[in-house]
Amino acid sequence: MDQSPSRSSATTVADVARKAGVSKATAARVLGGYGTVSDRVRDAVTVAARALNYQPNELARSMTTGRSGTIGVVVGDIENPFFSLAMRGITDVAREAGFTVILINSGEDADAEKAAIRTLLAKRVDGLIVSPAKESDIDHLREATRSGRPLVLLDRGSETLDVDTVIADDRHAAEDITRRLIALGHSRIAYLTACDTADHRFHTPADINTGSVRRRIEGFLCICRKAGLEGMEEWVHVGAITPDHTHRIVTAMLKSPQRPTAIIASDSVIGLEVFKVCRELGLAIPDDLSLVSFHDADWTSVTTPPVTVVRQPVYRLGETAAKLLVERLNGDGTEANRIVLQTEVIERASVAGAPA
Amino acid sequence: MDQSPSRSSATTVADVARKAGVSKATAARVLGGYGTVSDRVRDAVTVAARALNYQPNELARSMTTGRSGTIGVVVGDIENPFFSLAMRGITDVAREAGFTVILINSGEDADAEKAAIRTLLAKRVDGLIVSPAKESDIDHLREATRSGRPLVLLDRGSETLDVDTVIADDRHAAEDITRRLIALGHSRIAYLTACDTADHRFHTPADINTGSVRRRIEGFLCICRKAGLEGMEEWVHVGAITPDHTHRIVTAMLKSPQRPTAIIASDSVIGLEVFKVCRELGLAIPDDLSLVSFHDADWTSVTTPPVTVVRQPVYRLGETAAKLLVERLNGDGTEANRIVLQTEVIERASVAGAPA
DNA sequence: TTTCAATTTGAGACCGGTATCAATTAAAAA
DNA sequence: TTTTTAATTGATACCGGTCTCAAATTGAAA
Repeated sequence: MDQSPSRSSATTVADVARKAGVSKATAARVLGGYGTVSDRVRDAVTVAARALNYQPNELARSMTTGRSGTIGVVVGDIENPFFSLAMRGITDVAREAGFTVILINSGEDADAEKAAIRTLLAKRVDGLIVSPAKESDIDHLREATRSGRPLVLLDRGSETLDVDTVIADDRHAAEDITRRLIALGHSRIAYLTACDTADHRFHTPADINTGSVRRRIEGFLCICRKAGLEGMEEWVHVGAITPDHTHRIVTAMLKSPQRPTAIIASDSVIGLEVFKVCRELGLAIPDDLSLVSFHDADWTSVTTPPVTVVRQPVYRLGETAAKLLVERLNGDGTEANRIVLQTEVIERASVAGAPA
Repeated sequence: MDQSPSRSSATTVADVARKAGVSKATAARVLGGYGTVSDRVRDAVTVAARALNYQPNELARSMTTGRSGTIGVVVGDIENPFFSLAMRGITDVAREAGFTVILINSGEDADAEKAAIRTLLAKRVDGLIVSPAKESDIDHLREATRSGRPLVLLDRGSETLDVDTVIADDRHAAEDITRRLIALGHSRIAYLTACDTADHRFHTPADINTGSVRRRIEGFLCICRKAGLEGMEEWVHVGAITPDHTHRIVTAMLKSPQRPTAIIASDSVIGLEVFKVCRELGLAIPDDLSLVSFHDADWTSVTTPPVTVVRQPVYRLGETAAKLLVERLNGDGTEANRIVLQTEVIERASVAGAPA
C-alpha cells in the first residue's frame, strides 16, 4: 500500500550513478563488471547499489550484448520419463555453464514445433536443442541455424541437416533384440510405436518421420529378412500415441487369431500398456507373449516378471547435447558432431521361447 | 559462406520501413499490430517485411512494454514424475495463454532456489511458480512479490506468505491411510520421506521444512495418537533423498528385529525402492509388509501385487497454479487464493492385516 | 619542473522495439 | 467551397543497459 503499485520501483544504473556521484558509464562498468575502475569508485558504486537494492535488468543487457544467456529446448512431451530425464541432463549442464532454459512441448506436432522455434528465436535464445517431430520437415530448423544460432538435435537426427546431433544406437539395439527373439523361435513379432502415419498403417520405414524410431524399424525388418521372415511390415503397428490408443491396438492385436508371440514396445509408456492389456486378457508373460521395451524406465525391474529392456543413456543424451551446444556458444567452430551413444539390452524375464 | 557470419542479418523495423517507404513509427505499428494504419500502407509494410524476412525481436519489445511473456518455474527435480507431470500442466496452460516457460531445478536446495529466483527476476519474468524447498526460508520469495511480480506456490504453501497457493489435501490423505492401517491391526508403521533434517533424524514435524510432507506427518502422528499409539515419531524416517539412500534406510529398517509391518512412502520414487528391497530380502507384500505410496505413478497398478496409493491430482496442481498466475497477470487484484485439491486413496493389493 | 604514457572517467550513441504528440491528410458537415 | 473533425503519418524521446571515444587525471620518466 505504501508503494506505487504499477510504476516499477526498479533501480537503474542511472539511479545508482546519481547516488554514488559518478557518471552512468562508470556505474555501469562497476555493475556490469567490465572495463576498468578505481577501487574508490568501485566501492562507492557498490555501496550505492546495495543501498538502492539494485537488480540488473538482463533484458536490457541482452539487448546490447546480443546474448540472452538462454537456451531453448523443444521436446515432444515433458511428461514422458524419457524426455524428463533427458531434460534433467540438459538443465544440469546449462546451469553449470550459466544458461537458463526455456522449455516448450511440441506434443510431437510439427506445426507446434515450428511455432515453438519461432517463439524461441524471437526471444533471442542463444542456442537450441530440439527433438524434431518429423525428420522430413525441417525447413524451420534450417532457418534457425541460418539465423546464426547453433542447434543441436536430440535423439533424432537428419541426414540433410548438418548440425550437432546426439542420438542413441537405436538400429543396433533393434537388431540385437530382433535377433534374440528369432533365435528363440519367434516369427510373429510385433513392433509398436507412437509414431503415426497419414493412414495410420505402416508400409515402409520411409513412412516414419521420427528418425530414432525409423532406424529401429529398419533394424527390425532387416534382421527379419536375413532370417528369412518376409512381409514383416504388416507386424509394425503405428499410432500408439496415447495409453488409450495403445490399449485398443494391443487388445485387437492379441485377440486376433494370428496373434503375435512377441511384442517390441518403442517406449516405456507403450510397454507399460502392453503389460496392462496382458493382465486384462489373462495372457502370461513370457509364456504366452514375450515383451521387450525400449527405455529402461525405473519400474521395469519391479514387475512380475521384470521386463527385458533396451537401456538408452537418456540422461547422457541430454547432457551431451547441452555440452555440445555450450561449446558452440563458446565459439567452437569445428564441424558438426554426430554422436551415437551405445545402448544395452538388459535381459530380465519377459522374454522366452515362442509358444507352440 | 555468402553471408556475413557474425554480424547478424537480423532485419529491424527500420529496415522494413525504409524498404516500404514509410516512417519507422508506421512500420512499427503494422509489425507490432497496434495503433491505426491505412490498408494501403499496411500492405506495403507487410510485403516489405516478408521480402526482408523480418523477425521481431521480443527482447526489444519486452524492454519497452515491461512484459516479457515469460513465466519462471522453480521445481525440486524435473526428473521426478511428480514434477514432470505438474510441469506438463503448467506448460499447457502457459502456452494457451501465450506465455513461455523458463524452468529451473532447485534440487530441493534453498540456496539454489534463491539463485534461481534472482536469475528469473533479472530476466524479467512476468510471474513465478515455485515449489519452495523450505517453507521456513522464504525471504527471497517475499522479495519477489515485492518486486511486483505475482507468485504462485505449488504443492507447498506458507502461512506467513500471503500469495496464491495450490496444494493437495495431504494431511487428510495421510490421516485416511493411517486410519486404515491401524484398523488392520498395524502398530509399527513407518513413514519414509526424502526430506532431510540437520541430524538426519526426525524429532517433531517442525523439523520438516517441506510443507506438503509436514502436513502428512502431522496427520499420520495425529491419528496414531488418537488410536493410542504413542511415540510414533521414531517411526518417521527422513533423508531418503536418492534411491541409494532409500535402499540403505529401508534395508536397515526391515532387517531390524522390531521391523515395521507397514510402510508409507512419501513419493513414488521411494515407494518403488521399498518394493525393490522387499524383493531382495524375500519379504512378501502384503503378507510380511503392507505398502502405501503417495503419488499414483503409472507403474503402481502393474506390479505384483499392485500398490495401494494416494492419488494426487498432479497435472491439475500444475494446471491450476498456472491458471491462477495467468489471471493475476491479466490484472486480477483480488485476495490471494489458497486452493486445496482433493486426494483419493486407490486401494489395490499391497495392504493387508498386520502379520502376527 | 616538464613531458609523455597509462589509467580512469564522462558524454553520448546505440541496441530494436514502443509510446507520445504534433503535423498532415482525408472525410464529413456546414 | 469552406470548416470542422477524424483518421493517418512522422519525428523523436524512451526503455536500461553496453560500448566507443575523447577528456581528464594520474604517475613515471626525463
